[in-house]
Amino acid sequence: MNKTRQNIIQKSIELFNEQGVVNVRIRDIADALAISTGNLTYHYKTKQDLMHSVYRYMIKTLEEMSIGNQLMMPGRGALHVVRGYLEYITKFRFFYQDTLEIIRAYPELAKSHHQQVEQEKAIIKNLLYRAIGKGEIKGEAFPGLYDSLAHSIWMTLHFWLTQQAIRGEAEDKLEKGLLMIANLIYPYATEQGVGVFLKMQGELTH
Amino acid sequence: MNKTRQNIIQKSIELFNEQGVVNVRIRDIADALAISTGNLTYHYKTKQDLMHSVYRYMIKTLEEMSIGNQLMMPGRGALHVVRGYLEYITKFRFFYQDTLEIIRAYPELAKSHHQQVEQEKAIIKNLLYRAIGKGEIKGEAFPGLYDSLAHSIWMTLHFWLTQQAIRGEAEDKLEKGLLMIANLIYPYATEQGVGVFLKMQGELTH
DNA sequence: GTCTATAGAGTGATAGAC
DNA sequence: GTCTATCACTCTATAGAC
Repeated sequence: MNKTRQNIIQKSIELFNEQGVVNVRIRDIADALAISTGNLTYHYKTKQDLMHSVYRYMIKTLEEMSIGNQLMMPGRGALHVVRGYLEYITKFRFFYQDTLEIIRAYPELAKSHHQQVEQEKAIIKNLLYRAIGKGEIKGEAFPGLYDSLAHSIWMTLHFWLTQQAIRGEAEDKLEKGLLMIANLIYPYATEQGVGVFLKMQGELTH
Repeated sequence: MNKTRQNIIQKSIELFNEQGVVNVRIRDIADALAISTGNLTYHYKTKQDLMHSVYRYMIKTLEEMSIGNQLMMPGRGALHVVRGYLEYITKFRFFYQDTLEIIRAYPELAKSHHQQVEQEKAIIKNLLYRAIGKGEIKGEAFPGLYDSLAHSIWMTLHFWLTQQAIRGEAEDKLEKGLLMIANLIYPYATEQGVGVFLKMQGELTH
């Protein structure tokens, strides 16, 4: 991938994040890069082509974060993984804020994103079961409860920035998102786990 | 408000729900009603005018539901209020699915919606405190916990249909939303409250 | 109030020179 | 690879007849 193509992808993400995907025209991206629209459409024949490349870049970035590997790292807690996700979502917030709009306009991305979501939920469930194993949270009180909890955590992550934007809140409160997720888990903490939780809460509220 | 204006509002909501606000053109609404676009723009000079009227209708409908009054009704549980909200959201799902898009395109609606959101959250907190009073859930373990819980419940309500659409799930699972909210509250249930919860869960899973 | 016809503004995509 | 110029299309909004 040459320099121009890279620049286009980067600038697209930047503008998408600022203005939303539909409000960014091919011409805006070209102008921001001080190139012509003819040049841009030489590299990406259609806006759909561009979107697909942006999406691929997004997935590649996630893979490089290799959540899975962090998961296996001893000594790094679940909080660290969750924080990584929130940072990722912030970096590609255009996608999380406009997901529906995007998959309506580019339906080919929908299927790919469905898989993405299921993976994310699986990782969260994994983290929960590991926390049970480590004695940080209690066993599942009845079947489906931790499925439901994982779903709630996933929703909180996915819609965190969206709800901020809807409520007209500033976009700099990553810690509040973490705290909310911590609070979802808190009631399931064992006595040992409560200690971990309170320490975490102390860190988050300062 | 005459018949034509009413028809336009109703059909707009119908089409918005099906296709998303930006994908519905003035012409589509006129065609669906078998009237001319000239006629439609005679009644609503701009699309913005139309949106504002649709929004007013939406708020009016919510007021008529008078959540507040149901709240005061003895014998009708919180579950009933939550179900009412989910039904309302389903009826105006275009707004909940495209909230950001809408308030970006029609910024005057943003402020009104901010107030709306704060009211919703206040109602939820109220329900939680009433549940404490009735001995159904425990007292707040530390300050801010039930604020956080109320926020989680609000997010679940607001984004329920959005996450269904994103995940490519069918739109007929109102009970799953209720169950998820019930599960958010479950760990705070008192021994008395657990009974209520299990009964509710039984109803929801059949 | 309702219609037809069309102006006018915006935007994605293309053609052809350099 | 990059540019300028422009086509072709979509959609909102308006004008004027009935």
